[in-house]
Amino acid sequence: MSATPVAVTPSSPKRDHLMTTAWRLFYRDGYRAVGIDTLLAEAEVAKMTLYNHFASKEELIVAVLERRSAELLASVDTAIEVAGKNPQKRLSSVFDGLKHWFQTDDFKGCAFIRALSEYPEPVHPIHQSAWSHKRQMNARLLSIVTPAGAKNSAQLADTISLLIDGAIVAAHATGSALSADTARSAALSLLKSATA
Amino acid sequence: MSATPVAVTPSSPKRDHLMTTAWRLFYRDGYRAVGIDTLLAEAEVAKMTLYNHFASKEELIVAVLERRSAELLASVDTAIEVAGKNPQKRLSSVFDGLKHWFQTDDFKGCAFIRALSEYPEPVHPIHQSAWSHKRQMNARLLSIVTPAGAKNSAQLADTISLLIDGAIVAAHATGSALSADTARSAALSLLKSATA
DNA sequence: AGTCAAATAGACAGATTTGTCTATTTTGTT
DNA sequence: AACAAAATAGACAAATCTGTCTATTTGACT
Repeated sequence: MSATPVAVTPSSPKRDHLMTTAWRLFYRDGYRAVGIDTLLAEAEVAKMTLYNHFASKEELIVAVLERRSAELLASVDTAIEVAGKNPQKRLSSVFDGLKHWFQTDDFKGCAFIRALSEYPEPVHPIHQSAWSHKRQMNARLLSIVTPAGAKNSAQLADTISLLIDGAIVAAHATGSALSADTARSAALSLLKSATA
Repeated sequence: MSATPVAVTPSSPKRDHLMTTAWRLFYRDGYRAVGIDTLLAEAEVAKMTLYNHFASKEELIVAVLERRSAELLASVDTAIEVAGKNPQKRLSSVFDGLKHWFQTDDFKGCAFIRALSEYPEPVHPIHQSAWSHKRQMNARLLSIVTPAGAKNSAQLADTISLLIDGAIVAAHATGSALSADTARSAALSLLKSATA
């Protein structure tokens, strides 16, 4: 047996720092809007350091999205677990997290929806990476509603996914966090109908 | 009394043609991704013609979005009217239109959500123009569910808006039109609950 | 101290960005 | 045919874009 399995991408302080800064700027202003030079100036990192760690800007964006996805999924997993075993409470905790997020100062919508939007071609790696996150989020919802005994649980999870994405877009557009409550009410109502 | 009231923006063949080409390219590739020169080459129009009709690229984008919004709202109004007076049928017709749209070859999601995504700052004119469309669409939904006697009809219309936007994003990401049916089922189910 | 990899500054390429300006030609209307 | 408005080509500015290359310096480990 070998030692701990190798990480896919070797971790490095500079690489991490670049990704952190890149995330901040991309999320704040947009992927195409932020140029490499701006990022490098903000991160105080040399250009060759970036291109030694990432083959291209595109690859950097994908890396940033995947890290963000992992963080987000972990945070949702934790919230669900903390909420206990009751399916309604578990589901509601997802919308609690959503609402809290909407109220943060630097909230600018969903980085993945915005990535889909800026790279609209479905075959594009960034597009695919973004959707991959949404599919994984859907899996979490399914793991909530299936044990609740909901009939057609897959469709219910899909519906809740629609509500969540719609709520994020609405919150971004309006600056209001109310859409989280709207989506929560609908989700709980649909769950109730599906378990009746 | 004067003759017919003046149009806010004088109609012109060149202006129209520019907007048509701009719409096609912006929707296909993205607002930031399409440069002025690309647009002019595709439209076979001189640069000064563009800048005689529009003060800036930003103004052109807003004009394109507003025209598209007017077209879309008119098409929804027609669909609702054709569907008759029954609220369920009216609501369902909206999702028929959605599904049909998802199946078109050049479908690339919602131009307005994508505009919100590319111009994430809420004070930005493009951002505001995009959200203005969503509010007007919400008004149509409200005009469907209110006469149905739904309690809390405003919240119901909001919820259906969330479902629609979520469905558009999902259809764009997956290339599947199934999200239209998922959203329709949920919308009808919620309408039923609200009128029980 | 010596070695080797990593990070640095900075020039450079070549293309592209939005927008302005001029001088000419086309078009539509009396 | 004469006039005026609209559209044209094309140069130009000044900035920005991603990515490459070189030569030098830094930092860590033995």
